[in-house]
Amino acid sequence: MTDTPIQKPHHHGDLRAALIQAGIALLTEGGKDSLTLRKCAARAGVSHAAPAHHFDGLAGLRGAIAQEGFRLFRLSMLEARATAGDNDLNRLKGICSGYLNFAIQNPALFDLIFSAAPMSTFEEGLKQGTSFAYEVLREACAPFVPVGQDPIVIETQVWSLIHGYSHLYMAGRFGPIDPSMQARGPIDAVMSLLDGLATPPKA
Amino acid sequence: MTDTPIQKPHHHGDLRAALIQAGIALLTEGGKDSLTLRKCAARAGVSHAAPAHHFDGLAGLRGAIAQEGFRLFRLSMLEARATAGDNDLNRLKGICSGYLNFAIQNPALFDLIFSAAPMSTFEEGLKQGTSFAYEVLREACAPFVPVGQDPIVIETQVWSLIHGYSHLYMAGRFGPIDPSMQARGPIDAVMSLLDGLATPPKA
DNA sequence: AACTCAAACTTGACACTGTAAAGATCAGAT
DNA sequence: ATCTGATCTTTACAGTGTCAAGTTTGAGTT
Repeated sequence: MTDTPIQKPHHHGDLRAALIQAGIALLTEGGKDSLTLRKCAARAGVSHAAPAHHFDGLAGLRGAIAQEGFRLFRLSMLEARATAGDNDLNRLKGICSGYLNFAIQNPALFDLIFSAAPMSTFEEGLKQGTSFAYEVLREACAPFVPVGQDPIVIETQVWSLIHGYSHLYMAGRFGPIDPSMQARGPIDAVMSLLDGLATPPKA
Repeated sequence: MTDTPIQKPHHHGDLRAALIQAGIALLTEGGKDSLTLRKCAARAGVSHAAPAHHFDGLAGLRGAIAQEGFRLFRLSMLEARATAGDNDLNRLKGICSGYLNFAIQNPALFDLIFSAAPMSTFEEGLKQGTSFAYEVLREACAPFVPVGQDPIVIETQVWSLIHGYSHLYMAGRFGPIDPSMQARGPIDAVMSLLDGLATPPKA
């Protein structure tokens, strides 16, 4: 085999990263129940007990996957913002579009990052990743904060709205209520919701 | 043993109901990972393979628990509405309060009923239970539908808002962002959000 | 250059899980 | 009284997480 420029610490190369990638692939392919320590190990070409040396059990692996998931989640929002218009409302819509897109395209991963243990039990890296992702949404909300009001009000409104819509849409809960909601397209639907919510700043 | 007025079909009495209750108890006590076919069977005092005659595997039990969960969910909303004021806005607030209360008091069950397979794969009973619960929220939204507008718009706004808030709050995601959000009390916080959302009917 | 030794990984085992097959039990109908 | 089918048990098997040992590897030390 030709030498690889990347250093290979000991045996595998970078087993920790490989296991995280294997886990995300398993989630994408087979849903949340397909995420298994032994299957991740098999994909990475190591024995079933190898992951124990890199993560604190299955919960630890899920935490590490959640951290990477938040990174991808943030990227999804940033990408959508980049292709949106250059005014404040379009930027906010872009962020929310990226939020929803991520949920639709990665349902199991979306479920994982928002169903992990309460933040209080998170390790520091995961806490940072979460706040880092939320910061993107936070920024986009800033122009719509009425003067003298705590930004947390609008932020919580928008976050709850787009999160609830994404979660319910992902679970297919809007379908049986009103099939036309699905037909008209999820992006357009949530955008019309934002139109009513994100009113101009000066009251 | 003294005879019980309730008829006991064959051996157990009503194993199906007992297994569902055992499952809900397990969820409440130990979280989602504690829900196990074998543990449910043990609680009901039957062998580990007995549940297979009443549910289609673990997925079937989860579906049945979800159906019962939606019934309790609906009751939570109705109870909260009953103790609310008698005007339209207070009724809507009451419903949402019941929504959030249920999520806070039964996090694992809340997670289950909204994370089950997409509705399209639900059995008919579960579909009905879901729509039946949503109908409560739907009714409370009716007074706030602007004339000439499709009710689905307001319904989706309110549903997404209260669901997203409940889901994020339940997962403890508001804590690290702004601890004061927790301190001031979740009910008050979500109510102030509704004040801004539920504007009077006639535009 | 040989040694040391700790990290990375493997092997084997155990308890627990879901699921299937086959047998036992029992209530009610014939 | 017997039959029948639903209910439940027993047994077995593959897959899972986790622990306790042993083995390999490679980097640093002397």
